Amino acid sequence: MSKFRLFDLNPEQQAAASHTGGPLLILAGAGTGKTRVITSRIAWLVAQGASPGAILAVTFTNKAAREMKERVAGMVDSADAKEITLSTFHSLCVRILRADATHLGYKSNFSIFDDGDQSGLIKKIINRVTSADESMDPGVARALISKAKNNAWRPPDDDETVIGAVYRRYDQELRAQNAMDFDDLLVNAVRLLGEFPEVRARWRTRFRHLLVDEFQDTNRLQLELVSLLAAGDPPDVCVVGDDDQSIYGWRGAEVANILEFERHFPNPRVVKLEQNYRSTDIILQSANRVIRNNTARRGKNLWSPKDGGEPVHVIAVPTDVDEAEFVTGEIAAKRDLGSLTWESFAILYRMNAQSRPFEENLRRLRIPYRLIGGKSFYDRREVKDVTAYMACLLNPNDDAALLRIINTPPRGIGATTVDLAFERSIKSEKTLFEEMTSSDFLDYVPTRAANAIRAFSDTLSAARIRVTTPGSDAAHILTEILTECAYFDDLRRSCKTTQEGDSREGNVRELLTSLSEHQKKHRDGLRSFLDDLALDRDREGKDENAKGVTLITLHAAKGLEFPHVFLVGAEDGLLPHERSKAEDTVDEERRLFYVGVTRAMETLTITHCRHRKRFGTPTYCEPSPFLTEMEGTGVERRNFEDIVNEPMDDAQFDNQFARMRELLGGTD
DNA sequence: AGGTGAGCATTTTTT
DNA sequence: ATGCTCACCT
Repeated sequence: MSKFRLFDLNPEQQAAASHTGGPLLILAGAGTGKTRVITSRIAWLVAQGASPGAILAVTFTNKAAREMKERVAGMVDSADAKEITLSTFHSLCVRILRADATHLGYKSNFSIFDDGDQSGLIKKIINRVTSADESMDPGVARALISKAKNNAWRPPDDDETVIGAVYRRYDQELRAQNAMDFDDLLVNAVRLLGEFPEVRARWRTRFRHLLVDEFQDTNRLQLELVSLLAAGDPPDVCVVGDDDQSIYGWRGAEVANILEFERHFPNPRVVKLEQNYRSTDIILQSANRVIRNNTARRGKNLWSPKDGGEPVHVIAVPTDVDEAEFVTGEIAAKRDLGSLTWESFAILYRMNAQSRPFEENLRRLRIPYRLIGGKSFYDRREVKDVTAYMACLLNPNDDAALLRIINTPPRGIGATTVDLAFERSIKSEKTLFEEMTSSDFLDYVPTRAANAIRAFSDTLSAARIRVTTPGSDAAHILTEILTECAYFDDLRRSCKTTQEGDSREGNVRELLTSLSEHQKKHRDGLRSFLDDLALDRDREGKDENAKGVTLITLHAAKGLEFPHVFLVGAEDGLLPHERSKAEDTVDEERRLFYVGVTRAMETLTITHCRHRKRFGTPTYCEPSPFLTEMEGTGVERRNFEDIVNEPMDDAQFDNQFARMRELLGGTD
């Protein structure tokens, strides 16, 4: 029945997959078959007679969860596979909270605030709280509030400090609106399990076998959540991670969680996976030489049986313009010479802003590319609008959603009325919806506004009743509302071109179609659709399907691999970033560099510019200190000028010629 | 109510 | 250089 075989794994992987008797820490270096080990362990547990329903595997991204689900499905009985819980931290928390958030004073239909909702609310509060002479950067406030939540600091009871006042109001506001931000999902799930023994007992009984992926990226709350769920003595907790790939410290990830694993889960079995199945040994040894300069680490030495291969090339180029030209030229030449696909190349950089010159050159050479990162489908105005309509239907007290659609499209409830309602809602400690629909308010505002509000609230209420009726077709109801209020007409009117209008309307239709699809599969369809929308935004599909050379930041490249990697902008000040030098987090930058190097399977080319345009003006750049650290066997440093002046060999010449003819021929 | 221009900052972004 | 926000204007 079980379609996996333990002996397909190497000895360390086997030991990790089949360990019993307490906590297990798997230190899985880049490309050492980490996912394989987790999925094998799951299959092994099932084969040993563990109840599949008692297995919980937690990942950070939905993508990882989906991939793992797929692989597990190929290894165990399909009935068993369905029972296994494989989810992200945040989805797990939502699941826990939807069941019992009432204990914490939330209604179980609470809304989830995304980054946009969160910033919006914080900005509003700052405007309220601060007077003309003081000011506060919303970004800073957000970071501080997040930090506070991650450290379990409750909001203060007074307005002693500005940030305290903002945090206090923010917390009050969210509660009043029956909403949680991403941090709250963790905070509240932890509180629920921590403060309510019967809830804790229920989940502990449910999950006996815990697996956590990317453990180096967990923050304090996530560790706490795992600890609260871990039952048994000793608990069956298996965490997998790589301290050398911890690159999200700035987002609250605690490397200490993995470095001091023993403190949280005593006497663990520790297994190191060091055999790499991805890269040539030359690349791995170069990576090893760099990362060993970090002090706080478990210590690992990756090796590969793949001998030989090309040396790592480090190229000094005069400017960022030359860099882009060189790299794209190399890609074109390499592809032709080795008849490779464009997909086998990736350009890795520290900042999104660096992608521009590469894009321009790729376009010029007619090379297809996919740019990872950038604005998401779900951040489009029209998608957010319609999502807000959905959110309002389920939770009218979601002020952020209501604010967004209250006068979109214009329905006679103007800014003056809304501002007034908002002010009064704060004083009356009501939600915006409650305030606006109170007879007090309706009597106070001009008749026209009052009528408009009544009409809108009637529409919403009627729709809400229909939507919450079991078996209703939410997508259909939404379409009716949008048509009734002429949303699409308004949307098109606001677009400069018909094309843009088509595209935006298409986006909304797409959203409604996927809601309709979703509802066929899930009970409580609208609610879970919105949850997925808030928590699972990475299934763009658009970028994934695109073909071509990959342009991606070092952060986003973690977990990926490419046959041919170009790591660009390896300059002091960029990598390590100037800011990280000031903040004394160069170790994390070194890990970032290490992550970049270990993405490469066959060839790695690193470039650095002597001059780069920074903020519009050319600046002198030193090569990254990591390049000096990397120096050794198999690393060749060269100058752009020497390569350019080098005579072409015949094959190169032919290729160049063929390529030029292709371009001149005007291939569409 | 939407458009325009000055002013400003400018790393990374799994959820 | 460039993109974004906010304030002020049409």
